Amino acid sequence: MPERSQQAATQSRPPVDLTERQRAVLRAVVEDYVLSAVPVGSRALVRRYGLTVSPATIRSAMADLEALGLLTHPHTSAGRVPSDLGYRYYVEALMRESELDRADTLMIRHQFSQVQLTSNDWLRLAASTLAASTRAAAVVTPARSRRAKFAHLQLVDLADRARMAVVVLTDGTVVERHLDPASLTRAAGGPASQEDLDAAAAELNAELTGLTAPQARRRGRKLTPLAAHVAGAVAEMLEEADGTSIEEVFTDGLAYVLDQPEFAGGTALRPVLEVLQHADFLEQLLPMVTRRGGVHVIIGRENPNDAMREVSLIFAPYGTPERALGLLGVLGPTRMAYPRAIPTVRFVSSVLNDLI
Amino acid sequence: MPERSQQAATQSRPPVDLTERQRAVLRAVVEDYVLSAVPVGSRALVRRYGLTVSPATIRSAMADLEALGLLTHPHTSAGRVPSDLGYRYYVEALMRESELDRADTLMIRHQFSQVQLTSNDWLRLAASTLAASTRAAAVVTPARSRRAKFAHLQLVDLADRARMAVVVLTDGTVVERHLDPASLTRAAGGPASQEDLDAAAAELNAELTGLTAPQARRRGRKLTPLAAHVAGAVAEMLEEADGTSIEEVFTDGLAYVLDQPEFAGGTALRPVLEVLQHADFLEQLLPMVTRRGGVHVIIGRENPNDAMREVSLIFAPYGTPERALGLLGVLGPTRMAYPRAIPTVRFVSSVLNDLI
DNA sequence: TTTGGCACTCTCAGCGGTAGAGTGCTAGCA
DNA sequence: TGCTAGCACTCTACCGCTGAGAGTGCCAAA
Repeated sequence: MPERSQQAATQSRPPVDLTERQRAVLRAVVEDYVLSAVPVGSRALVRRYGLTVSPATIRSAMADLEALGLLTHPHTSAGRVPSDLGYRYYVEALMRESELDRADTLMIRHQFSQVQLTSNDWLRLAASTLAASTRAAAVVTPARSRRAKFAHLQLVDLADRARMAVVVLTDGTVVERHLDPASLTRAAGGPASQEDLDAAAAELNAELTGLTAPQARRRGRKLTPLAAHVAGAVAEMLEEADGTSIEEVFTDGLAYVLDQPEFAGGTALRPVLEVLQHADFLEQLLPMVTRRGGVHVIIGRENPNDAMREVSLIFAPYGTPERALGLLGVLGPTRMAYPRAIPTVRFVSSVLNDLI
Repeated sequence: MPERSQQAATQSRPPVDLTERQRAVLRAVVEDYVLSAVPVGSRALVRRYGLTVSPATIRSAMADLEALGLLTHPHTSAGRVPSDLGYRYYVEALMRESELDRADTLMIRHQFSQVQLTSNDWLRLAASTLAASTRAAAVVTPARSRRAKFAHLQLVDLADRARMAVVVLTDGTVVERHLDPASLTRAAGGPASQEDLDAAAAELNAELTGLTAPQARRRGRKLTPLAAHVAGAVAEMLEEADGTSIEEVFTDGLAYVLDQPEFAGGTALRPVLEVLQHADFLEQLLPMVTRRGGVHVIIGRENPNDAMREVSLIFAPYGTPERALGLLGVLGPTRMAYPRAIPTVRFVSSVLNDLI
């Protein structure tokens, strides 16, 4: 079970106290609009939700909610639509998080436990699980150690005398890099034999275990020339690994957001693709999410990036600052099924935490 | 320079001999339509291409081309649009491949040579280069050995007594997998010490070098119990590696196809996403492309997958059957700038070949 | 405080008319 | 025989209009 202790992010606490009726109306408007994508009118509301008051009463409540900035009007004679603030209030005060089905959680756990997967496969699986379960686009960034630490080095010779360094970090991440034969020869003072390399690798494995990039760089200087040269490469690899930059992102479920009427026009989709392909944007989220764990919700214009004004993001970190840290979440129109998406993100993140 | 010897794929050779005028008209129609996305009429054609005959003459040529199935009519009084067959004829017989700028090729080569990258970075770079240069969506699948061969094994112990196997293949691919502690203990007849594991790894490195999955499996049986157990895992990893299944695909430039008017509606985009996200479809292409190298062009309905009837694919293999093999290419509307896309795909594939 | 009633507003779909682009055909010309 | 000019015809895209429908806001009464 996901722990429920952590409440969703409070970005700007809604400044208002609502009457019981107003709360009920807001909730009904949000839930109806999330389902139908059609502005909801007073008559429809009483009909669909079996309310015991007349449409006129609802209208007056709606007018109040609009004055408070929680609802809007596409045009004078259309139904009401929740504003970003309305969604925010809903998420924080009104929403009953739908418990994930026991069947769902079991299924998800099962998928993850089934096979011996590499960590990348886990992330891919996490993305597809999130997407399928929330019917929105899912994003999972790879886990990046905040401080990559050396665990093991292996020097491999490939077919045509190319040499490759494979470094494993303490968190299980594997990074590889080709070594430049010329500078290797130079460092060894002549063509490096396999024995030389084995010796260098053994030396480094003995010396560098548990060290971070700068430590490895310093320690490397005291070693034999060949080992020192390789230590430099290793340090670079560690630096790259804990650089905050996220190059690769696993995504899934793009087709779901494509189906949403708000993105039918096509042009509104651009920002979504930007986020999902290149992940500069997710990088900006990383510090925020690292500071406080738990599930974060960013609704529409709350996002500083104006291109994202019609999308909501629900995301959470996974891993811990000591081990490795990544981001996972879903992205969809502001008109999103928050009561389902939030617990799902929380649950998948907890599953991933257990695995790592 | 890319070698020009290999001609683009001949799927169904156009069955017709055209007059010089018909060829000129077809070429003009294709090139105009590719630029403008607007059905092209006879008057516009003479005007824009400075032809020395009257629109009526062009009309008659167009009517002939339409009878041959090379052009179509959206409706009675609209201009002409190339049919799939028209594009095919154009690609095979009419197109003058635009030489890539010397500046372009230099720039691309430079990007690739600049840094010591891991192979995944190369593929990502290939995708972004292709996309930027062709202004279409690019797809690059990872290189998969047709017959993965063992090069090196390393058993790493992570922080909390988890053990991980890292295997390098002869082509430089790295695959990793967590080992189940329980069955490891069972195989070792007791808790496996680091020395035991080192010994097993050394044994396997000596015994398995150059072997394929089934060979490794057989050889493994003759080894000490612990080594035999790990050899089983290694064989599985090799099998996975040469399984034809492609899980991961690098893509870029989705936004370009999104901008194309033919995909503005949104719904036509679904198949594109399918291809770019999950790559079952690319798998089907792999055998075809393996049989004959070179650049392949699949135009619209030539594609057996009906969902792709408005999409053209231009792709090529990279690597060699002996080493590792992947697919790279671009995807866009049938109305695509073939004269630019084809040489670009060819060039990037050759660059990647050199690197691998 | 709630409700019913009523006037008002705005969108959406359908309709007709028009301008413009383009075709097909035919008769004449080199 | 091949090319061209002219002409009638066709179809779309666009514009403005209209009526139906949905919904609101407000007011007076319960």
